[in-house]
Order: sequence, then C-alpha cells, then structure tokens
Amino acid sequence: MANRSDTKTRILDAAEKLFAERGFSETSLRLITSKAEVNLASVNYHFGSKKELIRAVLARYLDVFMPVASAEIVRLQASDKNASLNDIFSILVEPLLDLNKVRAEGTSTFLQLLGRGYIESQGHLRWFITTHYGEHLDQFVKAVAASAPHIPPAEMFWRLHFTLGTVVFTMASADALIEIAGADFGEQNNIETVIRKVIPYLSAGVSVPVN
Amino acid sequence: MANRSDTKTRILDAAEKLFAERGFSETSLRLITSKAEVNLASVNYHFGSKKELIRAVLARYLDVFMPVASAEIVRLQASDKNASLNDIFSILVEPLLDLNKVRAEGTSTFLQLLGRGYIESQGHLRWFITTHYGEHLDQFVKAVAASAPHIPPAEMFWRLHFTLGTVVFTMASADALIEIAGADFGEQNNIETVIRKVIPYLSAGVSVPVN
DNA sequence: CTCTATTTTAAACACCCGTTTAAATTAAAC
DNA sequence: GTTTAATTTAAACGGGTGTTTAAAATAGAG
Repeated sequence: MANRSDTKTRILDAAEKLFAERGFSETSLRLITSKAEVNLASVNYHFGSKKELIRAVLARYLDVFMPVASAEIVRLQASDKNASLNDIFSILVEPLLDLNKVRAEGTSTFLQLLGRGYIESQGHLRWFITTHYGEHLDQFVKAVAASAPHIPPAEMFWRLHFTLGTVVFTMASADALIEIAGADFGEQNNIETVIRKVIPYLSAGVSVPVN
Repeated sequence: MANRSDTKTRILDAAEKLFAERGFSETSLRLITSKAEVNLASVNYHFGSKKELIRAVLARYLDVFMPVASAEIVRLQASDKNASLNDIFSILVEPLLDLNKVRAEGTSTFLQLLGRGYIESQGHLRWFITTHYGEHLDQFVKAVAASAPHIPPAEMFWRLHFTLGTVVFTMASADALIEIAGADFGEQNNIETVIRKVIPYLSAGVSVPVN
C-alpha cells in the first residue's frame, strides 16, 4: 500500500498534532495510530518506542529552527554590538514564523510541543535537547547575558528560567487563551500577536535592576 | 485501630507530598495509600474519587491562604491608595510563608501543587478554583490593574497569564532549580528567596509600557 | 452487653497502556 | 519469475490504573 516514508510521516504528523493538543503522556499510541490510519505496531517498528517517537517529533522542528535562529543571533551580534534584549528576542520571531512554511500551524505546534516537553518530561527530553542543541542554547544565553551586563550570572540563571516558564506556559495554553481573549475583549489574536505581546514583558523582567 | 479523621489526614498528607513531587496523573492511588499505610479502597470511601482527592488536597491550602491574602490586599488598598505592583505582590509573601506553620514545607508544597494544578488539569481544577475562590482572585486582579492604570484591560489579561506562567512553572520545578543554582553558582536558595527574586521580574513585566 | 452504623479490608472488575510476536503481505533484487 | 528483504498486520502479553463489592472489624449508642 504505502511506502515506508509515507507511514513514518503519517505517524509523525498525527503524533505532533495530538502531542501539542493534549500532551505526551495523555496521548496513547492507539490514538495516534488510529488518527494516522496505520497499524499500532508500526510505531515500534519505525521508531522503536514511544519515547523515541516523541524525540523524533521534536527533532523535526528543532533541526529546522535551531540552526536558523543561531545564525540570526550571530548575524545580529556582528552587526550591532549594542543589541538590546528586545532585539535579541525579536530576531527569533521570523525563524519561528517560518515554521508555518514547513507545515501548516507549524509555529504554534512547535511552541506548544516545546512547552509540553519542558513541563512533562521526566528528564529524557531535557537531556535530548541539551545534548543535541546545547551549543545553540549556550549561544542564545550568552547573547542575552551580554545585553544585560548589569545582571549577575546567578540572577540571570533565575530570570532565564522565569522567562522559560512564561513562554512555555503561555504557548502550551495559547489556544485556550486566544479564545478567551477573543470572547472577553474582542481581540483577534494568533500565535504571532501573542509572541509580539510577550517579548516586551520578557525583556522588562530580565533586565530590571536587582534591588 | 485509627479513627476516621486519622485515615483521611494520613491520605491527604501522603497525597499532597506525592502530588507536589511528581504531579497528579503520575501519582497512583496505590502509591499514595501505601505511603499513608492505609487501604487502597479508603480513598474512594473517604473522598469518592481521585479527582475529589486532588481538590481536597488543594482546598486544604486554599481555604487557609485565600482569605488571609484577600484581607491583606484590602488592608493595603485602604492604607495606601498608590500601592505599587511590587507592594501588591510583596504583601502575598507573608501569607505564603505562613503556610509553613500549617504544615512543614507548606509554602513550597502549596506553590508546587498550584503549579501542577494549572499545568496538568484538563479543566476540573481550573473550574474548582475559579468557582470557589473567584471573588478573591477578582479582587487581586483589580488591585493589580489599579496599580498599573496605563495598561489596557486586554493587555493586562495577557500579562497576568504570563505572570501565572512564570510563577507556576518556577514553582513546579523549584526543587530542581534550587539544586542547580546551588551546584552551578554556590547560591543557597529556598522557596522564600526564590519568591523574592521573582517579584521584581513580574512587576517589571506587568507594568512595562505597551509599544 | 447488644445492636447498629461506621470504617477497614482483601479481592476482583473492567479498562487502558506500551510492547512483542509471528504470520501475511508488499517491494526490491537478481 | 523466483528469491530475498522490508513492511504491515492481527493478536496476544504483561502490567498498571481507578473503582466497586461484599465481608470483616471496629466504634458508638441505648
């Protein structure tokens, strides 16, 4: 019937959608395979295990996003030695939105997956991300630190995790929040408008003077 | 052997510890009842279901914290009509730390439960909190809005959710972060120092001018 | 002390999970 | 066209889950 890559792709497509919507542990392989219209056992055949499927789903986005984001930050630092925090966060917007060209709803799916990953993972995803994309992350952290030199490293550690929390939580519940904002305030938001709202919030928090 | 309230309390004590550490869905009733040294069926006998046990665990803290926090905010608004965001967030610190008098590790357990609750719940906890403590929450939201009158309501909606994300995520992973900060920077933190670090971050983000 | 109501207990129920197996099918190589 | 390798399939495995049942034990009331 279908060739190998077709089945693999069908699984990845169905899995990323369901993972983003309901989280990893709340999504069973039976639900994924029924949505993908493939046999249950094909997940283990093609990916080995559910954990490896989760990593494959994330890798498909990270492999696209990370190199581009990294390159943009290098470019910014080369062109403007006094780049602000707002500049650094803002330069990530375009690479994020470009994920919509990779797959429909790519940007929000990716961000939601990232949120779920950091919230749910018992370690294997953190390990996977830091070992596979650690250099890119380090580069981002260093760029942020350089843009707020008045913040000591230990304080910056905390503020970056506050920032991670803001992003991760907002993105994981973005669909619900966008709906509520529409109903309560008549605001028509999407992932891009939410991203543009959160950046000033993050920049202000990260750079506020200590004491 | 033990009287009724003893068994109920043993279950609540064991459950809140495990829920805070590993989350709700990752904690089985069998694990709770074995740690509490009570029979498996006693959870359903005393609480009806796992969902109701979760709510009971949270209610034990919310019933103490919410009225006190609420009263403190009323008191602050009466005494200082120009209270800052920092003042409002800071006035919650003492009621939070007082939870350590209710039970050992009360403060961090409560905040972690709150984090887990907002991250994990598919709705029943959000519903439970807003219907049972909605007035207190409204009061808090109004106090924050009054302290940042230059932020439009719709924008404030988003910033309060950013704030919720920061708090919830930080608290849910507080133990791990405190340990890492100790290892990497030699900082000896606890829940109180983390709370005191996060307040300026939140205040700056919530009140930063739009555009 | 006796009777009744409450609580505890062990066992089973019904269901869902990720994974494995071995046979059937399809595709590729010669 | 035959043979070999890759893939798909249905079925079962072993284990864990929340919940229910009915009998046993305990506590409280008269």
